[in-house]
Amino acid sequence: MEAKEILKQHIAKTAALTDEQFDYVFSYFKPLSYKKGQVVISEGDPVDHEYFVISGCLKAFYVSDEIKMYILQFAMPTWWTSDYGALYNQTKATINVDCITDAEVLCLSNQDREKICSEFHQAEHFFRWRTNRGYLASQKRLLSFMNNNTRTRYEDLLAQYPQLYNLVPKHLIAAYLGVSRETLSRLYNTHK
Amino acid sequence: MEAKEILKQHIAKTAALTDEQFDYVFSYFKPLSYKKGQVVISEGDPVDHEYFVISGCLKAFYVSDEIKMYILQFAMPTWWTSDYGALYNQTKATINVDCITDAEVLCLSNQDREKICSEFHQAEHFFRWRTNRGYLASQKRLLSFMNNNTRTRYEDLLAQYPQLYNLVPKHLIAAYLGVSRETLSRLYNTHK
DNA sequence: GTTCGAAAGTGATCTACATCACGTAATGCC
DNA sequence: GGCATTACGTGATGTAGATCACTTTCGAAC
Repeated sequence: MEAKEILKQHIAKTAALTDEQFDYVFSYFKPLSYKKGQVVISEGDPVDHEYFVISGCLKAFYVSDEIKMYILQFAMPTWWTSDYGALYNQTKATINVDCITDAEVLCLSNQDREKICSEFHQAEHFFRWRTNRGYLASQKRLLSFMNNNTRTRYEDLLAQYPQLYNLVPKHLIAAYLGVSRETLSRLYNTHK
Repeated sequence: MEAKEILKQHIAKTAALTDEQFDYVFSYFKPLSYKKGQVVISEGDPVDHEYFVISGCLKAFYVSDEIKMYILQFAMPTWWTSDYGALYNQTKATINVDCITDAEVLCLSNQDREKICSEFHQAEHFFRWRTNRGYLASQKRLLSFMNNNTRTRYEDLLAQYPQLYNLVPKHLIAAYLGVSRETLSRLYNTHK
């Protein structure tokens, strides 16, 4: 399925746009292809776009003290990613985004999103619900962080996204779980 | 300032409603008064409303194993609170909400919010931005959890909300930080 | 195939925090 | 006022996970 159709079906789940309206909305999206390892957003950059993933896997991450990496999100197909803090507040990026695998994305500027939202009530509706889902996911993850130990969080992650196990290196999974790679390694090599 | 004016100014920051439109929107909000300790949402309840805080302080929290409490949010004036997972998905509450102090709130049903959003594009705009801010705050807190130690998180919390120190008991602050009350106690009684 | 850098496994040690246990101060209630 | 309940302080001990150091495996480039 091509990018346009993927986005169309994604939006159709929460908002009713006519074909003409969708075509118009789609005209603001720019398709981009990235190679594995390519950087999309780098700390310190101005951030003007958000990205809708068509294929591949990206990661959004924060780096503290130029050493430790914390992964906020693995962005899989039909997910959106960016440094939303910087995007909405028009500040420099504090979050990095790069590609774990080759990836195709659709790119939308902050300005164009706001334009579309003001022109179509249904587009505003869509973006409200999209953010909503993100908010609930983030809250759920926060709770899981406070309440569960590393083993449980690891098992939950793989239960929800089994493909991650083979798709991304283990040290990135550790960076998502917020533990050291050594701890993660010991975790799945000692039974129970 | 009365409740109506507080909500009006709150909305006016992100959405342009005429006085007539606001009056109509406001007619869907129901003012409620709670006493300290009163329960607003209890685990297992159906959740049909969200709450805009006018005065006082509420907490939204999860209880695991009927023992440990984790506070997701201290809801202060002009904040919104509810079990949003249950509210949007029309499921039973897994989050509890109750009052730390006497409180006045404005109460809005899920159904009425959606009605208002579909009737006024600007209302949809407002709720998109509200959720957006919540999403960014949640993400920021998640990062702080992964990256900072307890002392730093405690200091950040008090720097952001100094009034909390005298307003809420220390064991609730511990439940927000995700540490035991003993650890928090030792933290601010040993210097550095 | 050989080489090299990144990823991953593993042992030893250290530390922040949990948990348990108990004592004390503050607060509400009859 | 007296009593109970809740909040808070503090010591002793246990443990999950961090950190450091080193080895092994793997995958990509030549």
